[in-house]
Amino acid sequence: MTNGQPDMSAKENDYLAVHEDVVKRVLERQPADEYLYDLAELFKVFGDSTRIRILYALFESELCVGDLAGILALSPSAVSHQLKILKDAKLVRFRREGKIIFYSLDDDHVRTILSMGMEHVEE
Amino acid sequence: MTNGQPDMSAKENDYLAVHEDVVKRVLERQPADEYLYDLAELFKVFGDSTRIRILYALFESELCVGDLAGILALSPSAVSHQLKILKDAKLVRFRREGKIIFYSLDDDHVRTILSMGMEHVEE
DNA sequence: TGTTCATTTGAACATTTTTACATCTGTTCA
DNA sequence: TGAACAGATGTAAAAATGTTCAAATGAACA
Repeated sequence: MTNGQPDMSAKENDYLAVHEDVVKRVLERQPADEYLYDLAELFKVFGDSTRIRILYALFESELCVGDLAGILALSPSAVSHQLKILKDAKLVRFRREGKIIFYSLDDDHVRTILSMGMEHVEE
Repeated sequence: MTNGQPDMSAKENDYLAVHEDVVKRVLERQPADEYLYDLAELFKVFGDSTRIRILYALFESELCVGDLAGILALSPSAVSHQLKILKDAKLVRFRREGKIIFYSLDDDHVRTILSMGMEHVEE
């Protein structure tokens, strides 16, 4: 029988962390959970092919919902749902002209993020 | 009554595309669907807070599954499942040392993509 | 060889997410 | 005002995803 460390006392979880010192050090440097959560939420928005196609279409020009529906071969309703998600994530913005609402990419982060993704996929 | 374009003849879908010329022009410039699909798949991998936390932890140092489980307060099994997804997406790589397998970030794209996301979230 | 330990794998379950359909809002224009 | 139209929204059904639990793999070492 090993004589050392006999009691497992209270631990944060039941699983054995192999290198406690490493775990502790890394934990101290982690950003706030809320922050990481927001980041995941952002990428989740990019993580759908319909939304990616919308963003790529808007890459070319400002477009209204009807046009996007035509380009994606989807119902205006489906497009509108996805646009709402993109709007909430501040990835697109819009302006109204009479009955028609034109959507466009919100800022250059969007372009940059897409480009980075591209590079990784293309390798 | 407008005299022009009287017949709706055959269209790709049933929904009215408001500006046919614009639709056509944008469509011509869209990347292949398969490509956009891959891109969405990549971002989908980033779009989960557990995986984001794993990536951030690996940002600090190479880690084994047990350590990651400790850091995330998750079971090694759950961590392993997510690592498989990250491996398949070529976002992490690993090396074996005896019984232990150490994971690390695969390339600098990962860091860059995370940084871009950060900037958008922080604004 | 047989045991131990780190990790992986597979199946089941719960949750989230996407799509479709119907309905509603708000603007234009007769 | 009210008909027509662009777009938004709620919700239910369908599809995809994450976590857990149990069992399997595979390397190390007695």
